[in-house]
Parts: sequence; structure tokens; C-alpha cells
Amino acid sequence: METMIKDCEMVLGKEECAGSMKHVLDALYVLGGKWKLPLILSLIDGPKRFNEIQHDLKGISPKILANELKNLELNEFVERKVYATTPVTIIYEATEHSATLRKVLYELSVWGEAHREKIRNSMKR
Amino acid sequence: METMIKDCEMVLGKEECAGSMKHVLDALYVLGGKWKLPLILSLIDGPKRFNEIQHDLKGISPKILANELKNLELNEFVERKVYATTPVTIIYEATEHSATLRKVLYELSVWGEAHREKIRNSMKR
DNA sequence: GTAAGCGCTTTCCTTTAGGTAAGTACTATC
DNA sequence: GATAGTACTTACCTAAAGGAAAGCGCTTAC
Repeated sequence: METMIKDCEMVLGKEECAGSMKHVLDALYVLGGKWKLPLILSLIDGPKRFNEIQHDLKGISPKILANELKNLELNEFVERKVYATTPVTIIYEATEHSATLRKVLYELSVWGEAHREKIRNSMKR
Repeated sequence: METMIKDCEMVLGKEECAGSMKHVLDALYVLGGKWKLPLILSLIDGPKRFNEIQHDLKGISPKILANELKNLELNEFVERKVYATTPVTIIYEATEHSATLRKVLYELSVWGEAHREKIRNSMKR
């Protein structure tokens, strides 16, 4: 039962466990919010222009999209490429760094599905 | 680069990929917020009473704590045990289900730390 | 009987995330 | 010259999360 923390403390000591907690909270912070993950996945699916993304993620407003793109640029999930056509073409694409999310997203998805099933089963009794 | 989605689509088809996305968002939803994870970890560390938790998680208000405990009970992370002492003693403890978070938290922690390092390094250049 | 502790609840307030609508500066097309 | 598209920005509004302060019903201790 107490394996999570106990295992952690066996190897690391109490303070490093709190530290690892901080990293979890960091991760949840950069991935949190309504649009960050859908946006990253949309760009992993293929580079896109502003309006293409807006169309792909139905319901996002241009203000929010502009904000999220800036944020994802800062966190190096997304690169903004400007092409000197007339008029300029701006293309957003997912970076290699986005691909590092793979394992995390896989684990989250597996756990999320199992959890949903568990709660659903408890409910119907 | 596009391995995440491409791998997913090779095995599952586009709709199941969107489904797995939904599970990720579900997971982030049940774990999201300022106090849920600290609270779960505090109780995994050992069963506690209301005031003990409040002391352990410095800064949480009784209102928020009561809300979060109810929520975690619904999601079966926490069991509320009432002992018929005088006055009654109420003890919150983490369930076995809390332990299923282990892998997810580990992955989030590893990724979170690596991400932090990456961004920190980019900043100082 | 007064004070203090427990496990909360209630009320009110602030902050933040997110949404709506409109506008801007540019260019291309009819 | 009007219309439409691209990539945004600005101003304003709403809803939800979270925090602060006080109170409540209970009990034991002094």
C-alpha cells in the first residue's frame, strides 16, 4: 500500500521525494489547461497554419490560440516558422521535444482509462 | 517526430487515438488542482485525521480540505473511517487504488525534471 | 462555567482561466 | 473600389478555483 512513498524514501530520503513531487507538479503545470495537449497533438499530426489549427481544434478562440502558441513556444513544444512569401506564411510545427511526451501520455492514458472503468463499476452497484 | 500519433494510428486507427486522448484528459482532470496530489501523498505516507492533514499540508484551508477529501473519496483514493470513540475519531486513509498512481507519477516526475532542465538550459543562453 | 480542541460549514472575496465580439494591418481577388 | 482572407490584438465579461474569517455542534479539561 505505502509502496509509492516508502520505495521512494528507501532510495532517496524524504527531501528528494518531496522534490520528485515538485517535478510532478511542474509537469502537470506545463501540460495543464484546456487546450495545450490537443494543440500539441494537432501539431504532431502535422505542421499547420494559424487558421488551420483554429479549424482543427473546434471552439478555440483566436485570442486563446495565440496565447497557447506563445506558451508552447516558450516551453519548446512548438516552433513558429515565418516564410517570406507575400504575404508572409506562418507555420507552426511540433518540435522533437514534443515527442518526449510519448511515454508520459501513454501512462496517463492507460491509468485514466482504468480509473474511469473502476469508478464506473463502483457507481452502478 | 510524428511517432506518437503515427504509432498510435498504426495500431488503433484515428478514432481510438482521440479516445486515448480523452483518457489522458480524464486523468489530468482527476489529478488536477492545487491540493489533490499533495493530499494523496500525505495519506499514503500514513493515515491521518483532519487536523493532522491540515498541519501536514501547510496553507490549506478547512473548506478546501473538506472539499478535496470528499472528491478523493468519490474517486476512491481515500477512505473515511469513523471510530465510535467519544468523541468520534475520523481517520482518512489512502486506498489500494492510490497505489495505482505509482507508475504515472514516476513518469511525470522524470519527464517534469528533464523538461525543467531543458528549459533552464535554453534560458541561460 | 469557561476555555480549548475536533471536524467541519458558511459567507464573502480575489484571482485566474477561458470565452465573445470587435477591430487592425496587411494582401489578394473580383 | 469592395470583399475576403490571414494572423493576430484589444476590451470586456463569465465562471470556476481557491483563500480568509467566522461560526457551529460536539466534547473534554480545568
